[in-house]
Amino acid sequence: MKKMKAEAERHLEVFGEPNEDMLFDMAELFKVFADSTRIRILYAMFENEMNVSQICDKVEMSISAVSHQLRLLKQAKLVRCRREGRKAYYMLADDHVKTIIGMAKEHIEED
Amino acid sequence: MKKMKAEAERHLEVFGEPNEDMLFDMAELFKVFADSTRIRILYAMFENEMNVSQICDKVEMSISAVSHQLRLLKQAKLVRCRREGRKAYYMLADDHVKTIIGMAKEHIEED
DNA sequence: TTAATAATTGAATAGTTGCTCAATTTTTCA
DNA sequence: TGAAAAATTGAGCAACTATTCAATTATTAA
Repeated sequence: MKKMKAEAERHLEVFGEPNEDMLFDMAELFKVFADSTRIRILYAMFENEMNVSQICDKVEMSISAVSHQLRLLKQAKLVRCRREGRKAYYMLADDHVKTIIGMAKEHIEED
Repeated sequence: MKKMKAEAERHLEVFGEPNEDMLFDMAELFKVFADSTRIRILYAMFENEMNVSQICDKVEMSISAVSHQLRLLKQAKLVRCRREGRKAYYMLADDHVKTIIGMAKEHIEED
């Protein structure tokens, strides 16, 4: 009984209910993932960094549309960008991107 | 060199670029997480199953609003529901919910 | 059956978002 | 300098979404 309670409390520590700000930030983060265009853009960077034109070719969208989405992805710190001459190379910011996308894919696949 | 290529391919196998349907489904799944109300509703069920009124009390929203959101969560198979008399008890469908939310929380916290 | 409780559903509205188009910035090269 | 390439930015429109309100269904108790 006591053991169960301690277990529950440890669990609560890891997954404790976040405050309003955190909930808002989490929703904002998921909004960035909540568009198939942006997911395709992220996948374009899974293996190598890519400049904007390369991404456009891969996802078959206009430069403007891709650039707008890249701005959102950068704001969410899901990608970062390196400039080389007049080209801007984008890459994934960290491993969370792949992990979160991987979890979603798993959830969908196991049905 | 060969080793690197094999490594890259194995990686590609796990995180291979999904087709349009999968991308669409992934975006749809993230849309369900992309609302702080729904995240709060999910957190309400983190420890125990809850009926609709209990969830309403916890998240301080109308029964109608909560019921609408529960329908979306159920469609996305993030929650499932058990009926007992005139009450409907909702619970998390599987561990992906906690994992995906946990990853998002981590991403936000490490800044 | 009737009344009450629990929850679901449909319609309407206010707010949000993704794309296009046009204009602009930044950098390179002739 | 001027022109071209690469990318960013702002405005506007069409499509989508979260909530509210009202009506409805389902179950229990009197």
